Amino acid sequence: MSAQVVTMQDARTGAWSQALPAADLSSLFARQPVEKFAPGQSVFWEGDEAMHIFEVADGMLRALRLLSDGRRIIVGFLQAGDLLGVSLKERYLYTVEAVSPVELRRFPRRRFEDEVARHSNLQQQLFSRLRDEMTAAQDQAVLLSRRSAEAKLANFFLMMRRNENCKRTSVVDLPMTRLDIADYLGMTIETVSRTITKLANNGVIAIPERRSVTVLKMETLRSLADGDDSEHWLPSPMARAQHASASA
Amino acid sequence: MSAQVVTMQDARTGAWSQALPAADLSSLFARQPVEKFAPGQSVFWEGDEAMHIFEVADGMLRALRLLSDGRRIIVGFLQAGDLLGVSLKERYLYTVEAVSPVELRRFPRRRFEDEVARHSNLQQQLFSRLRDEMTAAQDQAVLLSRRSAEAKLANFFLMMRRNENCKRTSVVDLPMTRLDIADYLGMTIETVSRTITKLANNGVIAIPERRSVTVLKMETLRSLADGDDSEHWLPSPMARAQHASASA
DNA sequence: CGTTATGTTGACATTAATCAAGCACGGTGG
DNA sequence: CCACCGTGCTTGATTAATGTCAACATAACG
Repeated sequence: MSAQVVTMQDARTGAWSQALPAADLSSLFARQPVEKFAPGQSVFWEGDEAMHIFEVADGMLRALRLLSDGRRIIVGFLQAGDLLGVSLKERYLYTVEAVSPVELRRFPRRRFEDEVARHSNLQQQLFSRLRDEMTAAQDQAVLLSRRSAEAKLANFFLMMRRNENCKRTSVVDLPMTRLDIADYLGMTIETVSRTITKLANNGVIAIPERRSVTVLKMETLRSLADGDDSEHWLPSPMARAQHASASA
Repeated sequence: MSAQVVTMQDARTGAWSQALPAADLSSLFARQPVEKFAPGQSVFWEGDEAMHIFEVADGMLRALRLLSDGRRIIVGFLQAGDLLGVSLKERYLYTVEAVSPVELRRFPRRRFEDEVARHSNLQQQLFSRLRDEMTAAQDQAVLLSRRSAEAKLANFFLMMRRNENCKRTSVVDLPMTRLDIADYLGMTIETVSRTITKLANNGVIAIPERRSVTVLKMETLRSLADGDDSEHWLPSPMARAQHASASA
């Protein structure tokens, strides 16, 4: 619980007293009130002045960018434990919207930066988060690079499974719509639908509900995802344990 | 080696002694010997233990990842002023090879981290670099997302032009091969070649040499790149300038 | 020079986008 | 409770774009 209390003084830099929990980044958010967002609701918009950092307490969100021709590109999905807005530079780089009902905690950006600057352990964690976000962005680029629809979706399922709280179940939750998946993988909803159907027909997966799939043949799925970036995660299982969960 | 803390005043006047002053990131590298790499030569490999951080003094490099099916994905091109290895986590995330003749300066990673931890201004700069790398990775994802070959190449030329030191010239240098471009844009060399030819036939560009193009109709090129992420790049030239000088 | 990398062009095959129709589920109101 | 409707999803037919295979051209290099 909140054993230690941070007394926040004047907004001037270096004004507050000791009393720093700061065991980790999450503790900064722990005392902030929870805000709720309904599916479809926006947390902030691309180009907005970045006033706050958010921590996802529950639910799933999508981060997206709109192109001038109206197309929508989803650059990531965010889940409990992820931070929103760490990669900002004055303005948010993307719009964030709730996919499922979401609970967030908000922290003022300036205070966040002050706290981080003050505590080297927080810095370490923030760097680590940024690096994770970086690799996630790069992994998406790899995923989008000239791969078949089948390979993309196989990859996507494996990715979503990794995000499940580290459990080994073969059920993959998909709170997002087919359109979200399509805009994330750079294809159309029709192709997403057809490919999922095909995987189901081949017995690789089953589709008990619309918003979830069950992996029946994990090894087949892995081989379909072939040329996967998963080999980058294998050598460092310890790196992941340091964080609550994977980033966007 | 223990770094000595130097007052900012001294550092900014440029009148520092032998002790590493660390006014900005580049100054860490300034006293390191220059290492040369011939085209095609590797600086380090994906998965290597990350022992050093590098600063590019001259030339162009490509950062790439190899997929298990043998395909090659170029995740970025690096030029003078860029850092190599900042986004590492114990091991390098990608292989880096020289495209043109390259000059680098090397700095031990441990000492680099010590220095950064010691100086908050260096931290700021490092965060800024990471964020830039982040947005670049995300921009690549946007670029790869379901865009026509024409749009991808138009974007690529604009991107490469931005990197040129003086951006008013319409000549775009392309030190890399067509295969490099193809592996960066997620298409085949044939399509790259055909599309470039098409742009030349339409009078949008001219191809005086194999490794450079001249933009004849800038506005047409921009509109072809339409739905572009260019609006996100606009602040970028300033970000580069910020790195050069640590002034806020 | 002759040999090899690199780049261009052509013919053809294949994938995924587009256009179009219909289905399934959930919510709403009668 | 059921008819209705809208949204999200699936499926089919067709087309356009790009990948593939192959031949050739040009530049680079010893």
